[in-house]
Amino acid sequence: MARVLVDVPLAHLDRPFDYLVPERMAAAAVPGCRVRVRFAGQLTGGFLLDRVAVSEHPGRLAALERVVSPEPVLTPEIAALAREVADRYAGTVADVLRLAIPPRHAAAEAAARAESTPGLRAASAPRSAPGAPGEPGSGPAGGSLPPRPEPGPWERYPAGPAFLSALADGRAPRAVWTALPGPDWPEEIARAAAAAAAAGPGALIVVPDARDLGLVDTALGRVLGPGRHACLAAGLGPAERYRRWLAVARGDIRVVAGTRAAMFAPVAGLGLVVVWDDGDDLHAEPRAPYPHAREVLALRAHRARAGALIGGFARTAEATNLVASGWARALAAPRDVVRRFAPDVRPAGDDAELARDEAARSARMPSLALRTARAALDRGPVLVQVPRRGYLTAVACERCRAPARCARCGGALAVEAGGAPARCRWCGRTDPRWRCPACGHDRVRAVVTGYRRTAEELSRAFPGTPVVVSGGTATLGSVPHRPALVIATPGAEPLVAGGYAAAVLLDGWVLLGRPSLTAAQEALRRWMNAAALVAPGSAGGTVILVAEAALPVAQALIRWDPVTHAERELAEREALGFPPAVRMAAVTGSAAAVAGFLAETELPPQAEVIGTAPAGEDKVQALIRAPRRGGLALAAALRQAQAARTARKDASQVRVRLDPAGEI
DNA sequence: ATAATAACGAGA
DNA sequence: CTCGTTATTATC
Repeated sequence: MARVLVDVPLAHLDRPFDYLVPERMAAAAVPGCRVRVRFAGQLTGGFLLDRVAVSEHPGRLAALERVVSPEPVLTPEIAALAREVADRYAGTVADVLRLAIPPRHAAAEAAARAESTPGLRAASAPRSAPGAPGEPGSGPAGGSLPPRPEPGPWERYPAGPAFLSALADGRAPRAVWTALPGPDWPEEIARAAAAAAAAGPGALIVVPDARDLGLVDTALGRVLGPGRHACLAAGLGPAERYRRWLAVARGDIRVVAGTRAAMFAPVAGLGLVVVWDDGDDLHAEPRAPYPHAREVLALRAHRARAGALIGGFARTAEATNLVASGWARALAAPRDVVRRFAPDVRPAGDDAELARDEAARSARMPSLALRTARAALDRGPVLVQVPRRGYLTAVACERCRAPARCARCGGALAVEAGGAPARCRWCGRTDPRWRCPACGHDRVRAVVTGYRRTAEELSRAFPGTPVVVSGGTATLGSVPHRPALVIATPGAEPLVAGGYAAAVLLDGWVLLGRPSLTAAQEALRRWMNAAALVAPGSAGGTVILVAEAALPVAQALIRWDPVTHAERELAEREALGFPPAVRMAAVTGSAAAVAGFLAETELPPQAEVIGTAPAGEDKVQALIRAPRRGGLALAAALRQAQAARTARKDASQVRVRLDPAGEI
């Protein structure tokens, strides 16, 4: 007999089912393999969890229809992890496995079978049971492991070398890392992975996007040597994707880097997990049960007793909470070292000066920014960070089409999508009594602005300087180190060897004005990620921030102190009762469906429905709060309510998300 | 989807 | 009371 996880989306069927194993399938039906079974009359896919001698099921058992392949794609660690993630996020194991195990590619599997010779696989260390701590210096015999790496750039952090040697000794250190600005972070991640690999175990690195993955890939190749690591990324194509994933599942490759989906990669003998830039919302999986890479990797580090390295240039409240709870230690450089590597950050300056500068007005850029950029262009490229296309629309006089400007400081007025009153792009002020200075009309209309328009305006202000644009689908990976204006949206900033000579961060209020709990944290993260690409202040690197300088978030950038800002943020959320200080759940659906769902949910003690608010097209969202300790009980209650719904074939859609990032 | 089971109602 | 039909429910 065999226990099978059947791929059905129904919450009340989220458990294994027993099947008979026909004699002719006995050899192929190994734990972890894919099977086809008849389930409620239909042929469905599933994973064979394990073989059992007796069944609890009182009725008659059906037999397996087919063993799809004897390849054990569902390892015990991933099966247990999927259960844990499903419990954590009020989802089903089947949903998690859809995220965790890539679609089978028969040709890739056959090719991999021939390639992965028995001799090679025997030489790699046996898969240790989850939780088995590696003994110091233990590992596969044969001396094929890389030597313990030098700390290299980790020397810049007081605790850096100790962190690496703890990894190399298999002591599973956990750190929340505030990376120094500059280009060294991929090297630091690679050295941490190498240190873990020196102790025998594997390492798993998750980064937000393909650009960062490319950097980590290169660094891993340099530190580990060829053929010792694999990259798992979306957009590889089904065959290549499955081929690499299989090499990992078979234990042939033990150091894995990838984007979000790689958080479930079945790395053998996990000794280190790394999450880079954990505040990036790309780390949040948009498909049910909406797991977050930081949370999943923290769970895995805990399960496998592996080391953990979670960080970026900025610091999230969530990572800060990991430090506050004692789960991880802070890993950061002292102030004098930070000052050596950070660029000079200055606020854009006084309004009065801006209004007089005609060139600044035509470039829609404050005059200090303009002067800084002009001076810096002698030394190299200058980065201009502007909010995402479509985010912001400039406005003009409805009658005479003259561009609308702020009466106070002369900055261009603009509106966000959504119909809020126009605001100044420099000082963020609204002006309800605005009148066109040219014709006296008092109404404005939107004018289309995009990259091209911004690029044109900047070209005029910087005659003879090349202007390049990066954002959206047309993202540049890097630009050469020569004078140019580089206009980019947050997250799409091209890299440049030696760093930008300067950067201008425009439209700060747009990021800060977002109606989100995480607006300030997210603004700081985006600013720091751009500013980290600029040369150090000692080499003339300067960043001009166009935002209200008195705001704590602006001060955090100016002083390059993400930790204090994140600690303050966490304290505020504790006071307000928001994540990560508490566990939050969002229940979304039609008003009737959500009300019915809440009515039949037996919330655990201390959990409370905060309220229900409209959420888009005839939908509402209810928010439920519970103490962190009660998070699992809350998820279990919500899961049970979902199970009751699916059991009675309720057609209405209700979506349950735990800790919905950035949406509250 | 489908099969087992419960519920129901008409005719003996 | 029994048989045939229809709703319900569980899904190995």
